[in-house]
Amino acid sequence: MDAVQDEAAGKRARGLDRAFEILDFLRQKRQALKPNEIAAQIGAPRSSVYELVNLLLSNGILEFTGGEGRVYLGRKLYFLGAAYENHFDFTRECEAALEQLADETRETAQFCMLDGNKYTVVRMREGARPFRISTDIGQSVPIPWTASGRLLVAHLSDQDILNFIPPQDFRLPGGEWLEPQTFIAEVRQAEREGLFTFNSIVDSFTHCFAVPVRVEEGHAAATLCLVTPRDDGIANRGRYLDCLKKAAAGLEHAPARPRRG
Amino acid sequence: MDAVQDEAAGKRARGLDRAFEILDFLRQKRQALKPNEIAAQIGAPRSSVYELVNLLLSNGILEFTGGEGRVYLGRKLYFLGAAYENHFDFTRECEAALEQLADETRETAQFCMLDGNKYTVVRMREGARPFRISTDIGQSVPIPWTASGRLLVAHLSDQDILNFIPPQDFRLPGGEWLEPQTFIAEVRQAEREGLFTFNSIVDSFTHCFAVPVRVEEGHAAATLCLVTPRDDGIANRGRYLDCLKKAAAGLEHAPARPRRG
DNA sequence: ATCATATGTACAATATAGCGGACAAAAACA
DNA sequence: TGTTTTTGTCCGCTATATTGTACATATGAT
Repeated sequence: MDAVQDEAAGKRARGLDRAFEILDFLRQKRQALKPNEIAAQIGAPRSSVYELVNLLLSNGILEFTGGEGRVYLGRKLYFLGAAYENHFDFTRECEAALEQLADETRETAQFCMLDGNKYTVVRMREGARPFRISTDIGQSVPIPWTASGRLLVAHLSDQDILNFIPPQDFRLPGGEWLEPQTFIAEVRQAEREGLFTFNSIVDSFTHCFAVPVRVEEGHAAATLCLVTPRDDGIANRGRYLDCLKKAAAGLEHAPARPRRG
Repeated sequence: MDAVQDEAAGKRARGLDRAFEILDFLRQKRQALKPNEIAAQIGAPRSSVYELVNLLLSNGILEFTGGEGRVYLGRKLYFLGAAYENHFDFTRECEAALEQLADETRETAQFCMLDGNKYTVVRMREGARPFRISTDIGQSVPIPWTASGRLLVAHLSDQDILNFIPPQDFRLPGGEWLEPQTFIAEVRQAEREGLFTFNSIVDSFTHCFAVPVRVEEGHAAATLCLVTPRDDGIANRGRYLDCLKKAAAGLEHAPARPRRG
């Protein structure tokens, strides 16, 4: 429920937490690293990291790759992730929805979810424009920086939102401070309207459209987004939103469902 | 390196190992389970399992699903697995190879790897026959039961093979005992010939073809397989093997390579 | 050559994680 | 109704996992 980890300083960390901290760090870096580098960059004791890395290696959770004793995420994680994907079988419908969006709008279409208390792009279909707009799949981005973020936390109470999002994430990439109350007001607006659009605050040339993909309980488990050049986005606003809503409706008809093994 | 886990009885298990034992168990079961059920079925102390499950839940490694407090693999694992897949980008080429095999042979084609000390089908393309032959993706199968198994351990010494494969895995599904020395002889034969084929020992009506997908170091990191009805397989043996070798060669030209993030 | 840094290993101290067992509520069953 | 099984929580004991420190080697800078 909550995302505590380094509650207080000076305490011993639990092996499990450290282990997943290492895995998350490698995912974020997206490259193989030496145990030493990992220890230094996540601020963990070297001896602990060496011990954990060796444990994870022997379990297939990590693998040697890139030489020089560097390690990266291992095959076992792929298998576990595939099992998740197979259970909550959103992949097929998701690709179809992105395909449809790309066809209809020629813009970059994304399927986004929360990863813990961050936002992340799970799948993407690049647009057909000469200058394509794209982002990195799987990178963790502060929730307040994104249009989708407004929708993905809309099921929480105001207080829960503030508890959920790390305070420093309200500091925007340009350095400006986004007042949490302003953000919450936008969340409530997005909730009422069932959509959120704005000129991206991560860059200066894109406009973002986001609509929720709702599950039975009614909250947004994911979002479908379009990322467009500002002028195109504003010119085609109505049509793009219609496309998004249609695609999202298609996804909701075939919601994440268990599948026989 | 080694696959020790429950080396001796009466010892305390390490949290990390227990945790991944739980994850693997859920993957194998392919369904959400209550912590209590998990504890009972993997033979772990209930209090430990409850503690670990709660930890994993709070990390997003496990998720509540299926009601009644049942848990299954979580979204975080999907993200980590996707990062692995993105780094070792075999997916695209792999799908292409399977597509090609399915087109050329109309038989069920599989891409297989080791998962720890078991064999597993990573990706599959079902054949175009009226009665399709298929297996479950991601299920762990004893290495000696499969044609691919002969190739996947061929880089090990005889002794390492015996250390690597759990002794009980030489007990075939029908109950017969496969003499390890016989298995090793078949491994060496497969290594020399660069292929292995046999009438499946898992069922009574299929013939299996396997060829290695080699990486730089020269050992088989994976295999490509065809699973065919026995008569068809024997009738088309030469052609099928040619198709497999061609597809494997295509995969090796684009070996698992890191990709810029 | 000397010094500094990066990398991996070894080990002992102690905070604590894993475990067994007690307890209780709920569900299943008779 | 009473009885048994299932499920989840709580708590104290102690084996041990985490950690700081020291050591060893390789690499690079001056």
